[in-house]
Amino acid sequence: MNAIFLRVALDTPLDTFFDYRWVSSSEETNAYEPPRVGQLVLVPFGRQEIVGIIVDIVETTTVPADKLRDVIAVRDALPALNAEWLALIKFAADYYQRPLGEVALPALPKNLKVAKTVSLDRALKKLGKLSLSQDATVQAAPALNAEQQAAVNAITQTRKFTPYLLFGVTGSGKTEVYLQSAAKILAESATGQILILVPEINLTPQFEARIRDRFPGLHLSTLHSGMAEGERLLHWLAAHQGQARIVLGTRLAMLASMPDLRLIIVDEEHDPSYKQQEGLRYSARDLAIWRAHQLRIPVVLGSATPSLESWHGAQSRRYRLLELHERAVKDAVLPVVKIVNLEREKPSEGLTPRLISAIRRRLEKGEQSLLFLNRRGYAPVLACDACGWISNCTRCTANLVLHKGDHRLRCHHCGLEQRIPRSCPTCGNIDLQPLGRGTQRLEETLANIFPEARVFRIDADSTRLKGSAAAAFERVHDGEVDILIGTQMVAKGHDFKRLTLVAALNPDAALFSQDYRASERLFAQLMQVSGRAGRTAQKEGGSISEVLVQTRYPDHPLYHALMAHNYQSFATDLLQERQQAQLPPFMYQALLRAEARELVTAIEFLQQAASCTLHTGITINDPIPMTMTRVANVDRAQLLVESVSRPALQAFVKEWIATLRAMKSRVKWSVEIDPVDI
DNA sequence: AGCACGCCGACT
DNA sequence: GTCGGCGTGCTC
Repeated sequence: MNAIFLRVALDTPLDTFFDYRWVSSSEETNAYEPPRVGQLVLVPFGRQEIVGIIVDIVETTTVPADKLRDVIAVRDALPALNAEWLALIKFAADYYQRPLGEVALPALPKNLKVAKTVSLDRALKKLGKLSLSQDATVQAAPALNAEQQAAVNAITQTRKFTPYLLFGVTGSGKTEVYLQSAAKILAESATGQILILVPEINLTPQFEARIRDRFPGLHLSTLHSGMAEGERLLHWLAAHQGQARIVLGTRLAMLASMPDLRLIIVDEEHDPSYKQQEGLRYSARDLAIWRAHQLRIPVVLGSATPSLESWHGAQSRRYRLLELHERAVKDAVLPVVKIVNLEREKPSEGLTPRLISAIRRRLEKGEQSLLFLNRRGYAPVLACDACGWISNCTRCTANLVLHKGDHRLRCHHCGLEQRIPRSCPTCGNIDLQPLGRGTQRLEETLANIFPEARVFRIDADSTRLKGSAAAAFERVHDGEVDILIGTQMVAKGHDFKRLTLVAALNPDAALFSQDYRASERLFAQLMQVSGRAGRTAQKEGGSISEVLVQTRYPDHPLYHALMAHNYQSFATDLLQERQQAQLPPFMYQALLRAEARELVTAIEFLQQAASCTLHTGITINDPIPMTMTRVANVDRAQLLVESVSRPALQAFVKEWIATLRAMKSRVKWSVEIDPVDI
């Protein structure tokens, strides 16, 4: 009988591993294979039984014998997670300053982390027959233009770590570059795998269809948060066992186990949804770069409006820039962007006469219009003219949004709901006014102006039910819609064939936002929503695609760059500003957040945190309340620390976290590395 | 984080 | 009299 100890990472905030005793069967030595690093184990933990991952196997332990407990079961039917995957997890844990177990275990499907193995057994059985050797034949790949071909050549000729920034407007054929690069790499080895990341669940079905058409003989796994657990396990397992040759997913797919990964593609790399905004706040795009580096493989970041981080990377030659200038569709032209001056052309219900007549022209020709308004609900607030009362949330620093359809006032931050009051709660005035405009109100307005038109709205409210978003987009594609109203949901990916007019109703707010990233995001968003139109040239006698931007600031440089379709000059200017202001990507940041019942408690904690250390090369700013101070009756404040040196910041934060832990404050706090929402 | 133990308020 | 509020202590 020989006992060994398994060092196990568990999903707990305790930054330590836990040792367990493992006893091999003494009689039949062959009966059990000894456990290996990377295998999952079921262990007792306090009064619970939980699944952890073996990170080391040791012969001695310093844990006192009376505390040591036995492993319950090793999940030996599941192939161990390999060293590369563990290294990726370790990197992410170190970089984002979290315990390894808190990174590793949430990256695994839930069904692997339960006491019973029924779903694992079922999934293993189901995948058992699926062969690794698959038919990598490509179906009907279109010819590439010279720039696309050059990009494919560059990407597929590298046999080492090379980050590429694939920069090309919508319609320039980035997807074709991805697919043909993938085809080449898949053809070269019988087991190679490709990982493709897209920003949103909504985009997976159409991408998926395209991949399946192109590679009918290859197994494709998709991974995103909208999947049922059983299905998720199946897809994850196919990737983990190397059976899935292509994995398509949202940011969480970045942490999938793929034993023979050869190429990583991050589509629309600038998209904010690559940054997780809760729990482990990782950037899937940044992890893609690290993973590619570790595996010595190429990684492609694609965008028409790259993030300033990536653009800077290309400018400084850390990334190789691949440009696609032409639109890949023959004779396709870029839409004409026009600025509508709201000071001169007075809008009624948010619509200028010029916009209304532009919509009317589309209706007459049987073409589609898209109105972009990034604000759901009927009106952002309900107000009383008589006494000045406005509908605010009792639990948040926010207004209750008027939702007319179900007669409710709703807080978009904490979910608080109430009936629309018949009269003002403070003065009794019955004439309450909705202030401002949301997509519902716009829908109502348009239905009034164009009673004959089929007006359709796509936003988080209209697509709440599972699968209804896909159905909604289907209706638009099928031409069952004349005027489409949408929030940012409609800006991404979808290519509407009969769409020749895109209008941004009121994008100005982002121009003067406190958040220095707001204008970068606005530009990308407007570029992207513009890209929904004009993908085919002058659609058989139709109008030239037109983009109308209603604004109070017609001379703003952002709109000028948009009119000129000139991302580069815009990015160059912004980068210069960032450099002068010493902001990212020229500065590295970490954010300490604190929340408490009372704001002062949070601020005091942060002040204490700020004063407990002093470091050269690190700037510790003053604690400030968050822009939205109160959410769900919790007050939040934050403290920004900065450094021009990433390693210096990393070292500082590591030490700082240890100090903060030792403070044993009852304030809830967390540290975020590379925050994007400040 | 869970989960339990542990001592003080309004209620089937 | 109990159900339950969340304080604090522990998890190999």
